[in-house]
Amino acid sequence: MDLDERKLKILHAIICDYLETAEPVGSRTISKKYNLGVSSATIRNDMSDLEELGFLMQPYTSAGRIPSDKGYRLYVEQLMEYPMIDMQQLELVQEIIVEKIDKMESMLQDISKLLSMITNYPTLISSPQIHKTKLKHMQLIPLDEYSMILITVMDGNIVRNHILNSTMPIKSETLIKLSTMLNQRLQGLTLEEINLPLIQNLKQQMGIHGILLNDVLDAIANSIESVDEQDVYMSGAIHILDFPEFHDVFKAKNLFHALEEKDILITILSQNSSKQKDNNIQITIGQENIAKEMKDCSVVTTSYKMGGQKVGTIGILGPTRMDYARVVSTLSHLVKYMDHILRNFMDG
Amino acid sequence: MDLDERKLKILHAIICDYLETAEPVGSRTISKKYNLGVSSATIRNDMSDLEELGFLMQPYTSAGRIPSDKGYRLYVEQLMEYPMIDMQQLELVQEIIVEKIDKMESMLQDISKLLSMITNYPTLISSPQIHKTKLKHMQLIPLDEYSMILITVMDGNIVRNHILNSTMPIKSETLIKLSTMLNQRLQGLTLEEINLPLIQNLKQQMGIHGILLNDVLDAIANSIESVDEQDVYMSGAIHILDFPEFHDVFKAKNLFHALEEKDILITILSQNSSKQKDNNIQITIGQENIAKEMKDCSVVTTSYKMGGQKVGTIGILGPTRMDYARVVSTLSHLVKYMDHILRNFMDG
DNA sequence: GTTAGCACTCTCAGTGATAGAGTGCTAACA
DNA sequence: TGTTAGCACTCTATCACTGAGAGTGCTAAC
Repeated sequence: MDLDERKLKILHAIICDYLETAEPVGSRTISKKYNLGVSSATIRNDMSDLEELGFLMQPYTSAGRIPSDKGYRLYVEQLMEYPMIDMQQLELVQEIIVEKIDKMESMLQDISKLLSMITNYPTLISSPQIHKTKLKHMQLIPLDEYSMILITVMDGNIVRNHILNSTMPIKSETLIKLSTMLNQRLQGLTLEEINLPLIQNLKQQMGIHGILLNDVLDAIANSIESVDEQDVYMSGAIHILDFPEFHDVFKAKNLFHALEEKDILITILSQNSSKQKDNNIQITIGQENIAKEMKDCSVVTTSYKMGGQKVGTIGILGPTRMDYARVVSTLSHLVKYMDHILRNFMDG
Repeated sequence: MDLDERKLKILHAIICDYLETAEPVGSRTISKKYNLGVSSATIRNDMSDLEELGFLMQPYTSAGRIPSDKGYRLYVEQLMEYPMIDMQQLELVQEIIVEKIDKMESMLQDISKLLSMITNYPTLISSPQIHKTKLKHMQLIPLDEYSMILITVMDGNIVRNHILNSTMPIKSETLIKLSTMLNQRLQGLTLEEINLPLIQNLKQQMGIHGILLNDVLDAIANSIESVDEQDVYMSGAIHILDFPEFHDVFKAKNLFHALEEKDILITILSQNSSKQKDNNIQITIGQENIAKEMKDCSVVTTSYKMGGQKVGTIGILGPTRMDYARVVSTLSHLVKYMDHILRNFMDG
């Protein structure tokens, strides 16, 4: 018993129908709606085979069939055809990026909102991991005698600020000198390269000044670490309630809860499914998900770039019955487009 | 027909029971569970009167009664008794504030999360309106020849940064001078006071420099306006699904949708209900809400202070059947506590 | 290998029938 | 005059039952 051409066609038809209707698909439906040139009885036999091979499931005796995770896997790898998508909506990304170029968080939030609006699925975006980004500028601004703000500007104009406290009073001229010195020593280094030993080294070289500024330098070391903390932005959780598979309030609540937990979101975005599609897009289906709350869901993920380097991940989440083809199309177009605009802005 | 002592007691009992069970309350339930010393028949007569007066409603003939908006209004104003609340959970606020003192947004998000966790209701917090806050420090940091970052520090150490662009190349020494000048002129003024005419005036006084820095000064004027943009943080929308009154997926979706719209959230927080309780807490019940999506909900709001001035609003949202007493207690304790901690931190 | 036909299975929607909760009214009582 | 017991009435929710419909698997014929 093998997967001949016709069985594949039948599987494809069943999946297409199920994606639309969310109802188990029967042999007669296939023979009527999809012109396969064979009778429903033949389709029935093939469906029985496909079930035995694990590509289909039957919710109860004498119901139609629904695709299994394995069925979807075959579908996304061999069968699905990418539809044309409406680029007009996607082009709004340009506006978002231009408008929010100096507010990375807000930009990512808006992109994830747009994406969930276009796809009607919940969308996740992780903030740029910038430990491989170079330091562009550092500046200390005095607040009062004992506290100051450390401004950190990274390549790609990612700006962070931290409030630092010192146990000793510090003159503003000292801060200016320290700023200059920090820039001389650290500019052009990546966050990975700016570590504790380097800061300790700096302290020693400064001699008496280093001791006076002990607190400040420690605080700076701390701040640099926290610059790289990862955030995840999620939008469109509400769409969960649109899927018939989550009309059970208990199920919906479970998933909602998961989507409010940052750790789970990070797990979802960072897991690697066995195979990766050529266009840099990964699909994780149902039980393949690590997070237990996601076992009935699928995720389509891809990475986005800044300065030529992959810095973050975008994921679109849905029931296993999600419209993979359209989501993959939308996502890959979006990322190409984003890459294009961001490159113009950041490096130019 | 007036509201004598017994009628009030019966209303109180009905509301208490309904808050617990979410089921229409019958006369026998009241006479059995609450010891009013009269028979169910008497209660029945009084309930009929209370319905005629508009404090109760009957979902259908020969069902029990449920409170009307007017009934709840009477309850929150005269009848409810504040319970003791668990201060231990509230004390986590201190940790949040200490940890996030230099990241206002993150702090407010965490507080709203905590509050929704404690109360099991969705929670809103508006970001500080800082147009009445004084400017503490301004600094321009060069990024490259044509662009720079404007750092704005307000009283209470609220920090904002904006990326500005100029059409002409600008030397970094010029920026330092400009920073000094801006500080001399603007420090200590509130955002309200720093308006376009003032900036124009500045340009003129600077003569040839003013023309060169035309772009920059315009950009600064723009930025100052946008510093005051209001944000609202919302947490715990998921709790909606816990309320039996939103077990209807369509209703739940409607409310969810509303909670994702910033404009609606601002409306919810800024509306004024007719009466304000003495402890600075406002309650808006059902139809009293302006936003149409909220007509089946109630909101308990209060304001929080920074530097002795009211700068933002916190709101807790629930079905009209919400546990007003506990929510009011929790909220008023939280705000007192926050005020205490924030005062120590910001002004000290 | 394919197909028509048929018996069988299971769900779903509709239909009474029934129990139960609650009311309103009346008449009796303190 | 206010309170109460009793009773008829109303409305809902639940359960069992039924028939229609969708779909399957098997068999026998092509």
